[in-house]
Amino acid sequence: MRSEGPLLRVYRTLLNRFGHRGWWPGETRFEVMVGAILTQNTNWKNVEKAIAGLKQKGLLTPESLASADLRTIESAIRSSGYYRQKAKRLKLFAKWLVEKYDGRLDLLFAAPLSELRQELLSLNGIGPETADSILLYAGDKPVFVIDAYTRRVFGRMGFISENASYCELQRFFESSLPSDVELFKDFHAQIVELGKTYCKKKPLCADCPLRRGCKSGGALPKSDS
DNA sequence: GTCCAGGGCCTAC
DNA sequence: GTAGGCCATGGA
Repeated sequence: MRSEGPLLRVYRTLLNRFGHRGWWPGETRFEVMVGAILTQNTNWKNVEKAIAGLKQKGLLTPESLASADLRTIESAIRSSGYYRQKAKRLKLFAKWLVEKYDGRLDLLFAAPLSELRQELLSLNGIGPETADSILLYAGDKPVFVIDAYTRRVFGRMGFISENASYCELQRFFESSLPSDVELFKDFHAQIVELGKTYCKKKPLCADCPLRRGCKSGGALPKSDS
């Protein structure tokens, strides 16, 4: 039997509890990318409505979104919150995709990973989490996505400092785990599921699968590392 | 009525 | 370089 690192043990525990999550929801890669922008600081339920709104208006292709009227996009995505800035971001992103890559995602994701990430980060409205969500879930690139739940869950468990930088956290995960796209996808999905169910700002630790070994859960003494 | 959600940008210090 | 304000809807 092969010994596993602590992070993989956490993953197995979550997998046992929640099963494979089958993330990211989305019928096409472009829809996944759009969802990554729409979900910024927003409940996914509201994003689903916004995506349905875009779909209903025929705006879920790079070309149609790039040429759409800003007001039309705004009205389609209103439910996702911050709808004015998100409409601008979506249109800008789609225009960039059309102008630079002819709207072709195969060309986009053929670019070298580090260059592609830098390029995404240079776009207005795409920060590290959004860029990495796009790379991992739409592009099948081995980058680990750090979000508020990741920070909260592993901070409370004592793995990391909750105020470590995005870059530091990402290095921690990527250097502690095998570089496996499917693992990265499902692990992040498991973390979000745990976060939504148990590890909110006000934690609901009673039935949390990670409560043993978590500072908030308190069943085990915290390890000083 | 209050809190929170699968962030990111901009400004002031 | 970093803390704080701002963007906004909808469900619990």
